[in-house]
Amino acid sequence: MQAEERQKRIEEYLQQVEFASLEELAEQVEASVSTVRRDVGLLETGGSVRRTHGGARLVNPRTDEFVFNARDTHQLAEKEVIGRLCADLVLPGQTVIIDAGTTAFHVARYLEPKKPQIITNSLPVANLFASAMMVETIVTGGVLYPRLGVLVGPVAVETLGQMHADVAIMGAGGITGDGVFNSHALLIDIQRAMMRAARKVILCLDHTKFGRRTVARLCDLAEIDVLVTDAPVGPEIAPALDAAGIEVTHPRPDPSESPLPETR
Amino acid sequence: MQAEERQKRIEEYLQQVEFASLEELAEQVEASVSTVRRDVGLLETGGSVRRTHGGARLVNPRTDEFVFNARDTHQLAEKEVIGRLCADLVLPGQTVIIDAGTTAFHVARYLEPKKPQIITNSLPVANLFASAMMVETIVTGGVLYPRLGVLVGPVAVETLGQMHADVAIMGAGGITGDGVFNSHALLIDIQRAMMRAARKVILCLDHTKFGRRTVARLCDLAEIDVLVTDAPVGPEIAPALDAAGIEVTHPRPDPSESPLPETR
DNA sequence: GTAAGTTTTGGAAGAAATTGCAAGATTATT
DNA sequence: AATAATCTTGCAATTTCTTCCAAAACTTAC
Repeated sequence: MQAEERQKRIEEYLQQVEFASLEELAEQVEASVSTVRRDVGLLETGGSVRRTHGGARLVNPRTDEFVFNARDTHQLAEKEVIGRLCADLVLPGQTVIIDAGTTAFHVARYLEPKKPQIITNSLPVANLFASAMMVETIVTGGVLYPRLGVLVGPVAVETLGQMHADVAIMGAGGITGDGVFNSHALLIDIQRAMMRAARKVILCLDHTKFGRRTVARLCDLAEIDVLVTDAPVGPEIAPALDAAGIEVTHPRPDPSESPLPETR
Repeated sequence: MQAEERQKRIEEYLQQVEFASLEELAEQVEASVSTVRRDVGLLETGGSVRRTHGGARLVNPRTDEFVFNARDTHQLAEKEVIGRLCADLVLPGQTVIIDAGTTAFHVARYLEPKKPQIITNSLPVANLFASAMMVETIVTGGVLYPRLGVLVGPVAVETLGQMHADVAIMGAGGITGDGVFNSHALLIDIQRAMMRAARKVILCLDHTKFGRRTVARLCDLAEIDVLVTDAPVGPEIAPALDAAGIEVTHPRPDPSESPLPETR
């Protein structure tokens, strides 16, 4: 392979992973570590890449990761668990509506192998699938709500009104015996449209949301088909869930940590 | 085979693969490595190809205007210049339609101080404004085209049909006296809808697009109001632009910078 | 049609560059 | 401080480049 081609491939690979060890790069471009080291040195002179001990890193790391990552850190582990669990409920090739919000986002991360058709109003979710060739993604239009990366407004609701899906994967701010709640009133219309458009509604909530009631009421418990969560539900809402006929899914309390495939 | 035909075939082959070893080229054109080496040397004088150790590379690799390779775009410096220049043409508070594509993206980067209202079908552009509180961003719905991060399809066209804007900032794959061209046929409908929805159409093109014609024809020159570019237009299209009444904007040639910025 | 002159082509020998490796120096980790 | 990993430097092997030359192809003149 030509030196310039090799260098370009190194740069391209780094744009995907942001950081890589020399050994990793050497394997990628099928050259020795020495050669890669020299190449990275040249690229560094060019300014696009910076050398580090044992590897190289992109100077301008991709900025496309999302704002809400800060908020994302809350209950991260729980949301990962919920994400895996909920993705298991989706059958290959199904049409899936994905709500905005961090919990639904983590479900989306595990959805790619199912080759689903995605409908979403969440920019982060759309970004997730922007490079996935096997997933058809439909984005609702709408006004972009700053910080959250959610598309809102009548256009979004209208677009969803024309869609039909197998499953809607929803997040929420809280749940009590009286219903499901969300903290952003202006998302309510859209979430209701999502639930109307789907045959089956899956609500994903971590255990901290149990018994919590926030400003805006989203829907009755009866409209939820499945609740996916990370811990067994407490006695304060379990009867209400039962009465509403909601199927509850949570990881079996196995102390030996079921060894599911890791994040990437 | 004629020498000229051989050189043309070498160039065409490089258009496809971007890099090739001399041996590879020799096999392609059925000539000896020595001859190919000489040919590549001549092509290098012509400027379209550059010699490398052991091979050759295309100087202007198929600059697919719409593929976002994360951060790195071809003619980055030129596009930054165009971005600044074009953003100056937007008045504070105007409603601006922004095309997908890398050039329009760079315009968007300079638009935030104008506190505009943005309408776009480009995910990268939407991401850009996702955290900007002072910019109202409307995203058209549509099917997400992988790799390009563009929303396409009837939903996108329909949404744009209901919008009205002061300015449309468009990119394209090429321009000749016969009109404006784009490399992706499926974007044409949307771009036309954008141009219909806007009172004023600004086309942003770097100089490498002059005289270039790609698969799909977007529109007549007459439909363009302003052309923003990075270098004076050559005599091959200047008369046509004049005849179409297009106002051309480019940075005034700074005499302190006679040597053109190098390839990268 | 042939002969002389010019250009182009393919190849060879020495020069130059690239590559991969190893030994000693440097940096990170425990 | 000790150990492991990585970096620098120098070097040999390989590949590629330059330059030159002879053969082939093409032009031009007769």
